[in-house]
Amino acid sequence: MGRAPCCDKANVKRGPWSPEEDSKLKAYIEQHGTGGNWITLPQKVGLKRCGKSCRLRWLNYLRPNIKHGEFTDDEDNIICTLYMSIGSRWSIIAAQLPGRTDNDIKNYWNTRLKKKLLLCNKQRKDHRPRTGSYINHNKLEMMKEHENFFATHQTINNAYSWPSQQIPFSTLIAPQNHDLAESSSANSHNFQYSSTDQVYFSQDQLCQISSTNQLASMNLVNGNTCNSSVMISNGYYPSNGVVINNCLQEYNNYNSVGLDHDALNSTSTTHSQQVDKNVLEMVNSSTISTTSQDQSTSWEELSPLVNYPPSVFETVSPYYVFEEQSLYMGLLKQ
DNA sequence: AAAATCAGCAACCGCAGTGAA
DNA sequence: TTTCACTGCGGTTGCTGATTT
Repeated sequence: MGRAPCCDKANVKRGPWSPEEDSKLKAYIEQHGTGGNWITLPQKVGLKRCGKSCRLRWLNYLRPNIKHGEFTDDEDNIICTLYMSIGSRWSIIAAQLPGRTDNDIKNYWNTRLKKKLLLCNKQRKDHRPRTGSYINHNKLEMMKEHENFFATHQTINNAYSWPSQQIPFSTLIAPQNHDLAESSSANSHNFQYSSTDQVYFSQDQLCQISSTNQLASMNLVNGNTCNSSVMISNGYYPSNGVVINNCLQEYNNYNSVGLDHDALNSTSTTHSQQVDKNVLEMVNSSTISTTSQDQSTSWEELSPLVNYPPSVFETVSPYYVFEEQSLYMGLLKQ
């Protein structure tokens, strides 16, 4: 037996709202407020509409200061930055864009911004081997190494490691505010970091990913063991709240977006740094949702610019990981 | 000029979280 | 502690106008 319907479907009007309905609803709410009860609101207003429909109409269209029309480049950047970090949590993204609704942003992403990114990504791939103009020689070599490496490591049971490079391990991966702590086992670290941790690993030290079917664990190469075991491709999470899936993603995000922790911890920030700060705050304060694991767009397509999920991790070159933030941001302006 | 296809967007659906009873 | 009504959210649908064939 399914859930009881929120209203009598047979007796409510559906479809587009008429100007009369709009004005009725608007006038009522402006005068009386919603009363905290959307279900009974239509009766009070005198509308034959479902309460949910009224709520949606108000939030997405009628309420004051709603901004319609073209998105600015700044807004594009913010949406992309946030999407990279938190996925399709449109309400959180919308909260950073005054006047924009989650529905608006979702539609904009699905119909335009996503395509824009895919197109840019394709153009980059097309140009990459010939020009190499935007990356230095070392990076080209690194890319080649990575591609060779991944070309010869296609099975899921292989262990992987990144080439040696000092990186700060982004605290974005740690939604919970725990200190990096020694666990009861003398040799192991809990995979927990506080929002202020400046934890550095070399990439060699960082981790190897070993997978057995879907069960995976992250092991620090220096002998320490990450205590967290997760069902990677199904989006299960370790008990301490750290999403290993996101660890990988944020590891890559960090490198591709270039989050600057010194800047984040300083009092003066640029606009984009402020956005990053906001992302940190949001991620730190929000609960982990499984929905962010379940993107409608394949990660393979967007991964070079966004994240890649562990389920495809072994098949995706980390090539883009080492590109500059400015390149990514610049794409949006093309 | 008509039909087919595409793109954008408003609205709906159903699930999950929350809080009151 | 359990149940249930309500809200909020993300995914999906379907309508409409624009563009292409």
